[in-house]
Amino acid sequence: MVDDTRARKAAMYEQFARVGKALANPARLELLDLLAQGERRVEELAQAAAMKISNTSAQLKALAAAGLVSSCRDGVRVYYRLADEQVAALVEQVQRLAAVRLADAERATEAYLGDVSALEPVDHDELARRLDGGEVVVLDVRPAAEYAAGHIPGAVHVEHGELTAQLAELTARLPESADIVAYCRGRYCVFAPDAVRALREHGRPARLLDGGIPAWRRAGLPIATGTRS
Amino acid sequence: MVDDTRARKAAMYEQFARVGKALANPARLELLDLLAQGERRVEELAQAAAMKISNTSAQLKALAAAGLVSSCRDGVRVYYRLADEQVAALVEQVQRLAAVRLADAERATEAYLGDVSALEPVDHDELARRLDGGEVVVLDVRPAAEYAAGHIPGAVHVEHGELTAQLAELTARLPESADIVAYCRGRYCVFAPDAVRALREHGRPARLLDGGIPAWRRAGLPIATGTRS
DNA sequence: AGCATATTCCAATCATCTTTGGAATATTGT
DNA sequence: ACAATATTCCAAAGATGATTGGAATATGCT
Repeated sequence: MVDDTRARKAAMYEQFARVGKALANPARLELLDLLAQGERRVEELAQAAAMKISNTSAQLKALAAAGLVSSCRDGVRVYYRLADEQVAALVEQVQRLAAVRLADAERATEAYLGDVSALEPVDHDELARRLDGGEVVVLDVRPAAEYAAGHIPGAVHVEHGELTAQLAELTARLPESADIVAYCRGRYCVFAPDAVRALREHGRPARLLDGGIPAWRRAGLPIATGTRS
Repeated sequence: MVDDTRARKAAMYEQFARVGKALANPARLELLDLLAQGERRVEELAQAAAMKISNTSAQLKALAAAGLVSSCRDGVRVYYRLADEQVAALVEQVQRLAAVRLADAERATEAYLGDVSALEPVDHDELARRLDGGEVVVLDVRPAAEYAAGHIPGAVHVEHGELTAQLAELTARLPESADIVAYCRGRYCVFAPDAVRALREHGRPARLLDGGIPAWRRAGLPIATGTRS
């Protein structure tokens, strides 16, 4: 009887640990970050995360077994997506806790992203308010597919990789008086920090959207889809 | 240069995964649940989780290395505690996601806790409101040490294990008109569900506090400490 | 100093996870 | 039916993690 309860308790925690195990691997965390931008095919994910396809498939299978992602087939292609928007929140909490509690993690994020606080992160609420005013241009520097899957309404899209090439054209296109706020995949993505620095070097005042699109989305702010800005 | 960025990204995700790895084991999740009640010694934790002491120590060490718990020595004893209240929230999110997304997990919680919805869970806000009115008695059925470390002000304390023995005395002591709301360690603890069922069988209307003390605490509601109710 | 107690360390075993290249499978279009 | 393509499956190897009993360490008490 007592053993029975204990066995049931153990079985329950065993189940909980299935989700924990899914989060216990850097490659899987990166895949989850990518999927937070929208659904993607195995091959795309493999390329974006610089992983072998067979490994990507195996990790996605593990994530699916833990209930964190789901997939659907479209012909020969298989699209994966987060099973639930809570998953993105969970991953972000893991990341944030690591960054706050582990000195090495904080160092690693700083080494990858640089000093983000110097880029004067703008709160999503503040940006939403200023967007109505019209004195701000929002810049989305993620890959095209991610922009299409969901972006801030009115955001100008330039891919991170092409920013340098298009800097002159872009800054000419944007009204000189407008401040620029750039965003990307989220708090631990380099694209927007890079972009803000590039714009500033080019003499344009620019700031970072704090938390990227996930924070915006989670706050229930509007999202536009499709390739037209 | 590109390799450099990639290496830094990998290093960052490696760091994030340290937290994930800490959550990847049922024993550690159980320890975190216990520590969410307040600080505890290694031996106590080992007993409460039915683990060997050496293993408990090893798992606590792993949790500390992931920044999830901290310890402080008091003479020969070492007390462990959660490093941060966010840790409890993270663990609960893992559990909830498992319970929602994994059929086996849902089954396992049901097997351990029984049908909780039949116990008419009371929202913490609702309880707080009704507490002011005074027409409700709150019952804490956790171990004495956990009650002492923090309980709902005015809660009557009876240990889970002694509930059956003290049922008659207890129900006699409580005003007959008052509803009873029982709580324990949280959403995945059996103590309060057991207690509610026992009280109902004894003819007393009783309900469950939804989310137990962690939800109460996280809502910023008042907490009392010490052994006096 | 010597003893008792709580915790940690250690070594060893067993189990599980990661990653890879290549084969197998499923689907579409010809 | 066949070829082309995207994905999954598989086997194997190396790496990492879990758990244990017992030894070692640290602290307090007499």
